[in-house]
Amino acid sequence: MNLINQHRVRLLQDGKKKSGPVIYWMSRDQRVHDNWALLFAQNLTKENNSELAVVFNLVPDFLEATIRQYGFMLKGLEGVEKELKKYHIPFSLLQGKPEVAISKFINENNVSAVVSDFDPLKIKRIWKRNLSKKLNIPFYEVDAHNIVPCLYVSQKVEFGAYTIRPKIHRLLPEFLDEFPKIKKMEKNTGITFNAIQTEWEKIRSKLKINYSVKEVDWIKPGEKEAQKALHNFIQERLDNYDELRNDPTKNGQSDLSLYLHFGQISAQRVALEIQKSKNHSKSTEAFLEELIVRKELSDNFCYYNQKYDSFEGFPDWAKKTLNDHRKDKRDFVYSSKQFENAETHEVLWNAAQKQLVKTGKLHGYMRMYWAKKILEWSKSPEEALKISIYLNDKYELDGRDPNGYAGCAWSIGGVHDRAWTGRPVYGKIRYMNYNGCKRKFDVKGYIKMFS
DNA sequence: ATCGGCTCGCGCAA
DNA sequence: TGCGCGAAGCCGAT
Repeated sequence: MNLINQHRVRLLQDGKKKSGPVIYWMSRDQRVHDNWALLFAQNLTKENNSELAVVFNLVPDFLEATIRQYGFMLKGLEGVEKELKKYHIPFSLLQGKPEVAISKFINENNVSAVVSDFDPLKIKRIWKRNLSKKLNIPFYEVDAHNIVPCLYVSQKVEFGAYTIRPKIHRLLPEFLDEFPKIKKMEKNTGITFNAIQTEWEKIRSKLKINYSVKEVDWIKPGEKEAQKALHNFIQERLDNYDELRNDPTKNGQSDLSLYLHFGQISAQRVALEIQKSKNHSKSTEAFLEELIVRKELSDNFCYYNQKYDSFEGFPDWAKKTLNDHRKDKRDFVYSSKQFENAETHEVLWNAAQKQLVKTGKLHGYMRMYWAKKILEWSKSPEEALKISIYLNDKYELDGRDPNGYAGCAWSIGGVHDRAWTGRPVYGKIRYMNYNGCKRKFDVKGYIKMFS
């Protein structure tokens, strides 16, 4: 009966078994279909023939967040509410501190069990810990984001892609399976949830967030749009992925990372569809490597290295070499504001910053270059990391993602990388420069696109 | 165009 | 204990 691999599931907090509705506290995986956490919650309802509800908790004063990110997320959630209705599953949008808002909901509705999804970030773990303390019912966590569950594939910080890769590949046959379908719940069973009637527009306008970073219109939010984007990518761009993905002047990337970040599509669904496309090329291989290995490595980094957003989280060789070069003369030193306003001496870097600010998505290759230069032109590696994370989280639509933290740490702190020839400022951290860009793509064309 | 060296440390073979 | 090799590179020699 239970079709869900138990290695995806962890009991965060045990409690009294009782009857009453089961809730899925949706957080990282904001979709109805292909969602192991929702499926697990639905399975739990079968034991007592209980009802099922989905709640999402909005933290309304996430100060560094912007309407660009919240707007995208809220529109996606609006779709979730609509889609859930087809399955007779009520959806509630709660607001406030999770341990307050969710425990209130639990008490008011006599909830019998809580299910949430997995997230390696510190803040999410704190939320769960605080909620656990207030509960006396079972509280489960299901890894609905990774194909091979993060906690199962490895129990320690992995040193690089090459150390986690064999572990993932060994387990893929067990975990890369087809999803069961979500089932319709019984209608009108008597219990009515006092769900907040979701007035999306009103909620949108009353958040205590940054409204100055504007929403973007080149990508449409939501689970349905994500599916379209996936099929569009498979049909139009997968074949040339390997050749074009590192050229920021070409439309060669999948553009799925934003949907993946908000959980509007599942990585497992993407992998399954790519496999079904029967296109076993170098491109498929390269894409699956990024989708699976690199993404799971980021989760591993953030979960097992709680210093994932600070200098302290860098590997020893990198800390040593950066320390040795602390006093090196910098040719240019810019402040956070100067970086933010794209006011460096280098037109290429400024174009990258403008792409980030304008579109909410800096091209993958340029993201590396962009962060490397922040290291080169900041007064210290700590400052560089701080600036890159600040700008990434503020302007990237998928800011605050483990991929972002891992990316900044890779660029500035040698995380998951190796030592290279020493040079000023960088020490043995891998160096990238303008000439490399010139070798790889039409720099002038790129600059033209974003200035 | 292509190649080796740069340089560190993990994981595995022995 | 030794050895191969790694998330995206750079540079100079050929």
